[in-house]
Amino acid sequence: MARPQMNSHSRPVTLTDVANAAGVSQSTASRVLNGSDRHVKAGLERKVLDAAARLHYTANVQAQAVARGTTTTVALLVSDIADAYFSSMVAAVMASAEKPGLRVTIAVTGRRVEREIELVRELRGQHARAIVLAGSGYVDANLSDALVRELTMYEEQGGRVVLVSRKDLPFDSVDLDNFGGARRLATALSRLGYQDYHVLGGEKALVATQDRIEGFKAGLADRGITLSDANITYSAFSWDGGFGAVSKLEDSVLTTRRVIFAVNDEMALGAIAGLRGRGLRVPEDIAVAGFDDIRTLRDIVPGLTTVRVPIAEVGNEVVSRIIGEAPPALMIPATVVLRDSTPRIN
Amino acid sequence: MARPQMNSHSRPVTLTDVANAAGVSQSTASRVLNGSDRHVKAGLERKVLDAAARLHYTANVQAQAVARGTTTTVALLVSDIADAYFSSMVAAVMASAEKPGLRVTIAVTGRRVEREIELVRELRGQHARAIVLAGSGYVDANLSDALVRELTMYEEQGGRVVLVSRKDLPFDSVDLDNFGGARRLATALSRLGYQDYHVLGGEKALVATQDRIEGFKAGLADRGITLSDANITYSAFSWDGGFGAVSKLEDSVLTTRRVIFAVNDEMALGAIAGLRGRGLRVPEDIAVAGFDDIRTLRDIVPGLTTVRVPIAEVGNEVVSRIIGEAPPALMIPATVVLRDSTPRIN
DNA sequence: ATGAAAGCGCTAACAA
DNA sequence: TTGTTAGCGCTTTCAT
Repeated sequence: MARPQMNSHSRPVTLTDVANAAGVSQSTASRVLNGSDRHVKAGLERKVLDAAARLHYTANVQAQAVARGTTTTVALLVSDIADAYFSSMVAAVMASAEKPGLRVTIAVTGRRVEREIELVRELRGQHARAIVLAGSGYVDANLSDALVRELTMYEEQGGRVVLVSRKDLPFDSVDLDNFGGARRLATALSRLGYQDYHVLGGEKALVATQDRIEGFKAGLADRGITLSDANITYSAFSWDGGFGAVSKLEDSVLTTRRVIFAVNDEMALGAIAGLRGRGLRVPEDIAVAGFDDIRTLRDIVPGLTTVRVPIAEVGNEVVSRIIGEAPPALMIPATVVLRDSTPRIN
Repeated sequence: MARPQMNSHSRPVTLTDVANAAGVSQSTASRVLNGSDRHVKAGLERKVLDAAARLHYTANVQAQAVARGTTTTVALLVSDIADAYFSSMVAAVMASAEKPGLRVTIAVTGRRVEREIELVRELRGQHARAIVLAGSGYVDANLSDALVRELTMYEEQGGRVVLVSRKDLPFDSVDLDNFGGARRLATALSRLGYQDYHVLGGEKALVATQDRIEGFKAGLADRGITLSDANITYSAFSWDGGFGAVSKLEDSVLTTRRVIFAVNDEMALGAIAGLRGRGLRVPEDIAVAGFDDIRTLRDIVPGLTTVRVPIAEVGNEVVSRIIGEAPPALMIPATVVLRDSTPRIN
């Protein structure tokens, strides 16, 4: 279908227009339309409301922001929006943000710290009410420092910073129990009879990777099992990473290991695809477990054993940390979910 | 980790601060920092740049927007961000928008037209450079009218409107060949030997649903097969919709039909889960096909037959319609992808 | 090439 | 209660 007749552009209706049309001052119009300490008499109020409706007035949010000096926008920085974990995180935060009237805008970092820094600078200029950093989280000291500097300046300007699943930076955070979850997973797998493990880590510098691996090791240690570094391989924290890692594994590894723990579900799914590509059956030939319990898993056969992170709760906690007061750091528990990808073998 | 010492808030650094520090006028500072028709001598330029760096200046985007009267923001309206189809669409549009320096903000409509209207109003006040409506698209005339009115006003203000996969409204659009894709799918299935079909539609009022069903019917008709209305059921355009629809199907339907076509992949996946819940095997007992070729499918066994929509291309086309001139309407082809969920049976 | 000054749309003292 | 008057931070004529 073609577009409608292209009228020459008309100037947007402003508050002044409404005020004039209603025969009142701009301030009065402002008070009834947007203001909070409204003490406008019913008669004028009606006039203003009518005029606004008649002219189809909408407030210019940018101008309001400039005048007020504050925004209602919270920025959510994620690594990759097409990733199931992050997209449901976005959904969760957006849902929780609706009640208190917060607008959330998404920015994608592509897992690059420099991009994160760049974005924070930009958002500082945007006077965003809060910046939520989800994902990434690198242990690289240099880059972290620059990021911390930028975030600190932002906070000094009155912005609020909330970290999700990364306690590497000195700001309020909503943490997932990466260590504990992985630890309990290891214990559970061991109880199912598994002895020989291989771990697929994400980028080595990623905090989540480290915590999950450490937790997993600890859980195995509890059961008297030692995980040697030779049985840990690192690749990208993504489907492709998992796929690639498995594809590169020696045959000898695949034949001696009985179960693979990938530090997140996306990697686990990639790994499964890679294993199948090599002619291995899951779980008959080799078992697989992941972490996160992303929504995609409901469609996977066999069901993937994983560690569930209550993402909706994360959304709530993030928002409550933005608006009101909430303890600066919170740890959200993660629970093991055993499914068919790791059957009992003893 | 606790937060850093909570310094009392400091006023953000403004352009005036930079100008003063550099000993130049605000206009000069503006010219070197943001302006375009820059004719500033190297000496002063250096001073300004230095001052800006030293003070960590970042432009206040809102103020710029107010002063300029335009934004660089494009708003993308999707039904549900946690949905794989929409989240990859978001990723695609964001990727394409980066080059021309467009910022994209996401808004979720929850598949409610009233919400769409509300959002468009809001965005009109935001002076967004463009509004992209992806998803939804209802054939309800009343609501559509209100939406069209709002969008038209927005366009008259100089905003750009781009529709994705819905030619129901009189604006520029990037269309997917829903009809043709479904038609070719029907033909392909028929060639594989299928005779008895059941179709799972999304909300009846959804344009995509209608086109895909019509196309599918047409494809069957080409092969001399008639699809009766009794063999079409409607439910939500989502996983839950597909699951629920299949769960409610009579046993008799399930035993006489040999293949189910769900109008999108999410529904198809939900349907498969529902079928399995009823003890049916896919594809041995009943075959299933979807539409979209969402990323999730790479992890599904058996592979789901579907119609692929080149989503990255959609992103490019949307953006080129926003920035430059491009034909007002474009139809992006969709291609049938046959996989194991619909094996040959003749 | 640079600066002064007006203005973008709105809010928020401050008077009245 | 309402209107007047400054700003908010930035861009952009218009002089110089």
